Amino acid sequence: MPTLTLYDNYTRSLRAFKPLHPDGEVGLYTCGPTVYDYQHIGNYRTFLFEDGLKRVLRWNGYAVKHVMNITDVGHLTSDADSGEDKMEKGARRTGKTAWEIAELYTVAFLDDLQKLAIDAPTILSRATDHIAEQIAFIADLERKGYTYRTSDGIYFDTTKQEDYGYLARLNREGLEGGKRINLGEKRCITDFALWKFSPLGEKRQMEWESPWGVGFPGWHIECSAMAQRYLGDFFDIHCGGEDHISIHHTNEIAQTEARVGTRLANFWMHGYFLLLNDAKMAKSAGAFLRIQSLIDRGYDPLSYRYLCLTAHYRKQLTFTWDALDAAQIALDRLREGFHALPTTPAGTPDAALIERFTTEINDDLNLPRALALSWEVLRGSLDLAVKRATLARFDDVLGFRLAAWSPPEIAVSDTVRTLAEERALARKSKNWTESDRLRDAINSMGWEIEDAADGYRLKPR
RNA sequence: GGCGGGGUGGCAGAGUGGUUAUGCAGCGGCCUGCAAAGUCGUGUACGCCGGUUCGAUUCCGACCUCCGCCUCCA
Repeated sequence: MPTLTLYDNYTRSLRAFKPLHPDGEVGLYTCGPTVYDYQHIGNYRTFLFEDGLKRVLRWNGYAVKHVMNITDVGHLTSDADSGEDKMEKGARRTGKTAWEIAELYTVAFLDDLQKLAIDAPTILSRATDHIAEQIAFIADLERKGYTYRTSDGIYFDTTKQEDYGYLARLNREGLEGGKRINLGEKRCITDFALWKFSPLGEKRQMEWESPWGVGFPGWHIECSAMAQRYLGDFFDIHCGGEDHISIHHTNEIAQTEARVGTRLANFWMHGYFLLLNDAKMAKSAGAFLRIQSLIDRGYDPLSYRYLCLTAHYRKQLTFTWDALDAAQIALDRLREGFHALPTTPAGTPDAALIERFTTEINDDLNLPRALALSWEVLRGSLDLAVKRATLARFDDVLGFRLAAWSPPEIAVSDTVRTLAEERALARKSKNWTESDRLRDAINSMGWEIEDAADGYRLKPR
């Protein structure tokens, strides 16, 4: 079997994947959503990439222990240390409590995952359920001399590490040139908050006692703490969006190196952005599309999965409605083609094609090529039972739920049904004028009629 | 200023030193009473200028241009 090769952003190279614990599960941590609002389809591109990674790992015979965090506290709205907490802000905006907000959007998130056929993580960990771990982490950092206190919180001193920012290849001069934030009381531009104090005289909805005072954890600490808690000091793969490279993941690594001396994960992988109108999709920019937005326009959420699979995860993908249309049509044809293949007798997958498929997906997740191979199978001249078995196997990775699909049953009104029956009779007596008139009538009522050897089918236009 | 990624046929998007994915759209054939659906077939596309080479879209250099990150952000 071709070796699984993955691109590791830490070493900036393609590396053969070898699990750290050959007999155990592969440890995978993926940065999850901040649940102060709905996620947009750009967010889901990254989750789809991570789902593809999991499926490929499983294809290679690995069990995967997947941990995903739910950020339900501590993620600030402006620069890393001076903005409002997103949860508290969301609560004010909607009149709900911060806790209700978190619950609402967590449920919505999980629902979207289900719609996209993204497998749920093994462990879904909420930041607010792991405050103790985060405090313990910060206390360790403090003991080791990596922290300092300002009037509003406890900060991580990034100057204590020679190789701070290695993941992003940061350098101090470059950062100075492009700096867009105020230092405030921070000693260095890259220092970041570990613990933030509740503002004086203000009662936050989410706040906890700590050795440093009442407050809440900074954003970066939750991932390091929870990843370590569930996956250990050094695990296999850590994923997230490309935007996390220079700040969030850089800081996770800094904290972990300070505490236990590892870079947390053996592989660091990143999903690249979905672009809309030649710019990234961002909540702050106003126009963002949700999965529900696609459904409202009549698309199957899996058409978005299809669209994402046509591009490699390490390249930005341009979203256009034309592209989604193409994906929806292609998905429909793939499903219909698969559905038309006989279920009996049961076939076995074609070994040579499985090998080629493995070669593609093991080449740093080349899902576009793997998808292209599906079309080769569907339209090729293999035995039909073999075709079906091969495509079903491919679907373990592609995730289109092919085997579960059947043509949608859409209720046809009696009027339309009657017209169709009359047309069938007209055709039988070769009354083409009447037949065509009835077809026009059916069309004008919003239905398409497809003739087949054994009758006809009605489809909404 | 630093870090990184692009510019491929109408669209999206793979990939490769010579045989040049895939899907959608278009065009043509078959099928059909005619259509639709289906099916088969079809396109010398690789930003610009040099260089290397028998040969470059693919390698090297310069240039133009677009995008992302370095605030929040997948």
